[in-house]
Amino acid sequence: MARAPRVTIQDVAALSGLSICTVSRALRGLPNVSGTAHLKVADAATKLGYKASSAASRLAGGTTGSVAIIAPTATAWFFAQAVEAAEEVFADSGFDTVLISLRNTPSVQSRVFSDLDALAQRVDGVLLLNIALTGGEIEALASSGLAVASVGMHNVPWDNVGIDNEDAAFQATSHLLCLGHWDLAILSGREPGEGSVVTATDRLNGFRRALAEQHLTVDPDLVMDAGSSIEGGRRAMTELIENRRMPSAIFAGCDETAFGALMALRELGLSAPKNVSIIGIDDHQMSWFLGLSTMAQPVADQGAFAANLLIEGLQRPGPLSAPASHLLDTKLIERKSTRRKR
Amino acid sequence: MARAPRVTIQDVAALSGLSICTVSRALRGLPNVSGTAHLKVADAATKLGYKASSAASRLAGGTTGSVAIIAPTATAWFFAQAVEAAEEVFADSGFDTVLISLRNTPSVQSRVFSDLDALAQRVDGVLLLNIALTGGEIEALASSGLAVASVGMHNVPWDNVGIDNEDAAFQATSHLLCLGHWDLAILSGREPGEGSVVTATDRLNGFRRALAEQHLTVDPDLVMDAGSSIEGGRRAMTELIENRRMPSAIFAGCDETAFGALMALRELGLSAPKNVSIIGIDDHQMSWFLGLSTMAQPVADQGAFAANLLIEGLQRPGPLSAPASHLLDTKLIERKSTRRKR
DNA sequence: GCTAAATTTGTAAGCGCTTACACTCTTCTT
DNA sequence: AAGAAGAGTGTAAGCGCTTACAAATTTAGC
Repeated sequence: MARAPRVTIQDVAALSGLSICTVSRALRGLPNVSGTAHLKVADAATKLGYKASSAASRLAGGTTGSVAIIAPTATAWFFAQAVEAAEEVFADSGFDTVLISLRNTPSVQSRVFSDLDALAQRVDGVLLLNIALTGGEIEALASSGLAVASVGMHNVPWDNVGIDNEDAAFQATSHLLCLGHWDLAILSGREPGEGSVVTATDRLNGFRRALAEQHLTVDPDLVMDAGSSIEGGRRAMTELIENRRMPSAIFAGCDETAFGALMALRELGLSAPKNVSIIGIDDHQMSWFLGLSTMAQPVADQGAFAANLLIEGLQRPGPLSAPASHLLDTKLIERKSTRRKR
Repeated sequence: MARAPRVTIQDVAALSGLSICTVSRALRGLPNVSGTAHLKVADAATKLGYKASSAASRLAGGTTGSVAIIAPTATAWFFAQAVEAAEEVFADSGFDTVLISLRNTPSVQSRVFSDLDALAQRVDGVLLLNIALTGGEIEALASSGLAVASVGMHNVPWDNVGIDNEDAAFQATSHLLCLGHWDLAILSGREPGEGSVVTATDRLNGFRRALAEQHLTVDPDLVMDAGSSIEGGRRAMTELIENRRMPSAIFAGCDETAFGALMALRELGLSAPKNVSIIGIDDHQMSWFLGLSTMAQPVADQGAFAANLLIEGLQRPGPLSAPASHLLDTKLIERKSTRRKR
């Protein structure tokens, strides 16, 4: 019951027989600390289980030892995977991971990004997962003093890792085209009220380009905003069939959307590939089971990679070097939800 | 780039003509502040755009303003749902959420729980999700000074919310029994190398009790450790069919395990309910789609409820009141993966 | 060997806030 | 109408850390 009294830098100083100042420097690996002092401090610190108070450290001008992961939602498959992978990297580097879910709610997003100073008091860096930022938000972030890295973003002044979404969509669409389908629908983009997702635009562009290369035009009636959730896919698909028309094949912006679409089909007594061919992006764990053709992307790798970039940025002092964008490979996986048009 | 100099409580005090102490109290709605003072402070604060430094107030107040969520893994459906719901509650109460994933790895778990003092320095409370704790860990946690609440745990000296796992398993198994199946297998328990999951035991017990009530015995060959992942379910099901024998019906410890089992069936050219009936627990989003019968449980509610309990415990001063256990309802959902034995 | 320079260590002053405690005014008592 | 009780406010001492700057120590230079 007795609350363990906080172990302070004082305790470490006392145990090691040095001043708190020296301890502070030793712990942070600053120069001008003798080897013996360094050892004594390290010893005492581990013996006491000392970890600096992030509040005190930050207040005095230091770092907090934690980073934030900001995700549009924590429940979607992609984000859960990426978050877990990134958290592992952070934990192994001694950082605490603060999770911030935007809950697919624009108002939450603007609240978070309008108060970046407050965030900067609690974390040293931020890992952004597929957040569609306004110009103002990007600027605010860049000048917040926070280290930043991201997954799945574009034209941002910090390191990013992702896949070539435009190309992945192009490949997926081309697959449909190759199978003889030319009357294509796309289930992508954001749902009304949902925060926008940055990858959606790219995927739509890839879809358009694939069609354009075949001199086909995109029927606006077949472009559906479906978000990237099962529910969104289901809703969009139902709407498509009931109020627009059935295409020959469908490109779904992600596998979960495709799942929703498959559900909608089933509800209407239809199925893929019998009534329509369908392909997604992700290679979700369930996709094999459902026989969903898809463009596979490495999700955990993206999260871990970006997390490592963030940590590097945190450790590298001075102004940021030129931001780099790393693209990981995708791969077409043909399954039975797509087949040649007859 | 030039960061605006921080507006401090001093500035507000100066502008309002009051002392920083009064300002501090007024801003936090403490008693003993006159109406006029309150107004003057509020005025000055908005005029200056003052935002308290969380680092400073945390340091001075002795709290960290954050809570940790500890989950066996962040990727499983159940945990992703619960984490998101809890995070929302915490965020709305002004707490930062530190995510700690045990990655289904015992060594990570023991590392985390052996260093509770360090954890206590960084967060005010901990929300445990289905963690199987040793007696020592429970004790350490109880005397760490941390506020604690949990989801899906048993006999713990803090507030817990969950479902009646034994009963849910009993209901699910009874459903199978009612359909005339008497040769039942269970896919539950933990996979080798995985951290144990506390609910697994209860579910196994419920399964046993249901059989016992019908004077049936449990065939040890049909009790499989499957963990609670898709992969685990798949592996266990394959093992069951290939090296043991095919039962008449299967109770899967959770829906994801059931999905895995369904996959394994398909790989072998079999399917449910044709070759075997199968029921899970959860009512995962995909279960409807796959026609999986299941015992539905409210997941987000459990996370949110427990999060609220934790916050209450954080705010209620003094020693903890008697720990309460709250059980939420489950409901049988019959779908087509289960049918009457012929 | 003795001073100048470099290296290591300690002192003390905050960072911006909370909070005992002391102090001033108002209100009630009787 | 004098003293007790209470309300409102201010003073000052930290919270645990970083960081000039000063002090002490070692090393180098000639």
